[in-house]
Amino acid sequence: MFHIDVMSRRPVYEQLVDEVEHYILRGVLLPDQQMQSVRSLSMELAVNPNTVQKAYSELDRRGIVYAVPGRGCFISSSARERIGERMRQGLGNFTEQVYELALAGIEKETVISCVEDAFSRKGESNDTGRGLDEKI
Amino acid sequence: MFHIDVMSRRPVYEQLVDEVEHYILRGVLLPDQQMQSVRSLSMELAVNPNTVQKAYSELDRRGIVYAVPGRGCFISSSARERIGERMRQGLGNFTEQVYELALAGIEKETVISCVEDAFSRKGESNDTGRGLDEKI
DNA sequence: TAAGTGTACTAATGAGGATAGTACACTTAT
DNA sequence: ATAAGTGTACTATCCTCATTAGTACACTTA
Repeated sequence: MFHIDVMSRRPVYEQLVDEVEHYILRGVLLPDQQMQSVRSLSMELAVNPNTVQKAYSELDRRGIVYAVPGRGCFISSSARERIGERMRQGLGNFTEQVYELALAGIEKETVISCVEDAFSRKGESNDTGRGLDEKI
Repeated sequence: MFHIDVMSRRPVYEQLVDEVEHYILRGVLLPDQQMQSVRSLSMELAVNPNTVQKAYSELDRRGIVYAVPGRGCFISSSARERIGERMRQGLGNFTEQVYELALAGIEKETVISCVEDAFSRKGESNDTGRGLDEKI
């Protein structure tokens, strides 16, 4: 399920954190759903249990999963909100990034169309990712 | 002049590459302008000459500077274009990033206003960064 | 009772960034 | 011609940090 590149310069445990958030945003991992155990996921990814544990504890620290000793690790009900909060805090960097695009001569219309594409893709998607407070 | 954080997990030579591009985009480093020598910059940054050399050769490989053995290292006349090309190639990742913002519940208007802010900052700036083919 | 869970350690390994030092060919100013 | 400064190349070493390996404990569930 998760796509990890052990050859990447990016640490495996960070890649795993991103992957989990990725699937949460796309509605593949749902609130209160149990995740694979540390040991089984480490087997599946051909990676050391400590590496998976490091990713899980980071996700727990972020409030994206909650770990119950003896039972397992579960997706937090507010996982999507937590991810959203984190991204809102990163909007400053995002703006800075767009500023660099502007300075480099990328046209404003080009950037806008990227945004349009992204949000239209969201509209087309048939995932479980609803707007947090829409009627089910 | 350059701002380097030796404690960062990001390699110093990569930070230096980014810094040079940063100042080129902002018109501080101008085409055909001579850069500091490898040895003097390594002194100024309190860093090993090999580290600066690594950054310079990467910038040379990208066509952003050109190195003349025995004379020095100079900003390429097409530096800004080269940076722009590189950023255009990264627009796919940019769109993907915006898609994640969308999935996380960030409103489209919020993202758009970030773009507006960035491009208005460009308009307000009084740097030498003109549009590449505007009349001087 | 047994298997499975998260969690916490310590020790060892390995890759890659950074340092230290030297050397060579070139250009420029004196 | 000389000296100083330039980019470039090379080897050896150090050090940080991600990763592995192995063990152990407390807990839950069938």
